[in-house]
Amino acid sequence: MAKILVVDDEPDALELVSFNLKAAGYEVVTAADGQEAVKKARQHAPDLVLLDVMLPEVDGLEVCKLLRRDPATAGIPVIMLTAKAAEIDRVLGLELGADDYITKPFSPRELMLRVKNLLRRRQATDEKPEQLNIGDLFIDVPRHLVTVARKRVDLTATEFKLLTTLASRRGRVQSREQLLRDVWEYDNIIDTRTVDTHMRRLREKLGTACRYLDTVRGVGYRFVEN
Amino acid sequence: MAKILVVDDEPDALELVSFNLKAAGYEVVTAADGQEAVKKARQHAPDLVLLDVMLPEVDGLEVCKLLRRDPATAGIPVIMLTAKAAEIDRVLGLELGADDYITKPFSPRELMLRVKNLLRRRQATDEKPEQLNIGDLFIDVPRHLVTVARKRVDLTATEFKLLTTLASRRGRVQSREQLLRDVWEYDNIIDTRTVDTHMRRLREKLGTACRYLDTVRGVGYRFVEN
DNA sequence: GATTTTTGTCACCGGCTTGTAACCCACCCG
DNA sequence: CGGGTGGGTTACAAGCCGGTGACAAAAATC
Repeated sequence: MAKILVVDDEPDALELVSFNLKAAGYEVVTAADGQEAVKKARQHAPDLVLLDVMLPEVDGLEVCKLLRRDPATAGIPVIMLTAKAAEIDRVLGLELGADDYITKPFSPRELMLRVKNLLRRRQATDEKPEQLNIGDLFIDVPRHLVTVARKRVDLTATEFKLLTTLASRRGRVQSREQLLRDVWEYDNIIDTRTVDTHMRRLREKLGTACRYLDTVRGVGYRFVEN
Repeated sequence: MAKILVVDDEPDALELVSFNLKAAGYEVVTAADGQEAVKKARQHAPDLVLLDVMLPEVDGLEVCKLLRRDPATAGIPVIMLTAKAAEIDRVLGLELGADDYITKPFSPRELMLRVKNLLRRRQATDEKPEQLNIGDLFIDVPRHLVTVARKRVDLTATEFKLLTTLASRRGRVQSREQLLRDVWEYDNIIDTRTVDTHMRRLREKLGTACRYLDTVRGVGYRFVEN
């Protein structure tokens, strides 16, 4: 599970947050002041930092700036914990680059939601694989290239997008409406049966690899799980 | 618009809050004590609960716990109304799981702000459980997958929806009419006996897991509580 | 501007899904 | 005990759904 660095100078707050995070299965690293925070961020390379704004000496805003400056920690998402609503604007300013904030006092439920959200968001954005490899099917998105058993397959733009859309959501059934939205983009007035035709062409071109494409009757289409 | 359950034993307070919420376009359901609150929360499935801490017999904290315990209401955000600042910590504790609190006396403006905030936040992160796990029965909604004792079970679209509808309301009896509305969607002119046939098919396919499906004679069907 | 490719729509067909009716059994009532 | 109600079970026909081939419009290519 994800590793989270929690920074707060109040032991009670630190304890409360740590406890909740650990209960949810996260690995937790703590720091009580700004210098320690920066050091531990480098050391442990956490997936997320929860950062109190009010810290002795080097304050949270400064820590955030320092984290952004170092290439090793620049990519780590930061959630700021702040008591004053007025600080929010500065916190979220581009210069500082925090990803989210929570005003104190906050509920553990809320905290957990934000943490989960940000982690998922991050995962979704930077884990967009450029290449997909499923059995003898190989897809290279930027090159617009598909091969089955090392033999190249020529797909049209729509077919390619349909395939990658399904493949990137492997296992999950996609309704025709959803595919129309995502592949054809913004609600076209297109017959849902059109999807069928394209699936047919796709399957035909994929040859043996068409076994990866499931039809779920009454629901939609699905790329097989594994 | 969103539906809000307001719980307070003082008629004046109840009236004041209701009036403001209604004026803002929310649908309001009220309850005057803890037991009624829990009952109405189940019945009406509100989008938010405004819960006074001080209640006769079953108090607000207890109600909150009860709401969290029932899967049907566990996801509903709760705002606690409290007179004592000292209670705040407990209210927001993980055990209780309230999402926000307002100390009495509060201004209508403040109330509306909190409500709006919480609803928007929830909407953004809205997530109903994608997977249900009951004993050896496993249901994955986006994958449209059901397994019993790790063995895959093929269900048709209607059977799948019937099962998930029942399973997501575990313990509560669903009348045939209700199932027709929720599974078959908007009031079809369909014989209620049709539900029976589908239940039969579902049970047959589920094999041993059909023990989770109860018939409540004269009322309807129910997914067993635990 | 002609040709080729791509793309959306339609009609047809086979088969699975599904709604209904009929029958029967179990339980509840007097 | 016997009638009645409610639900389980079976059978079946209608209809819906998805695969398929054909085709024309649209777009791209030359």
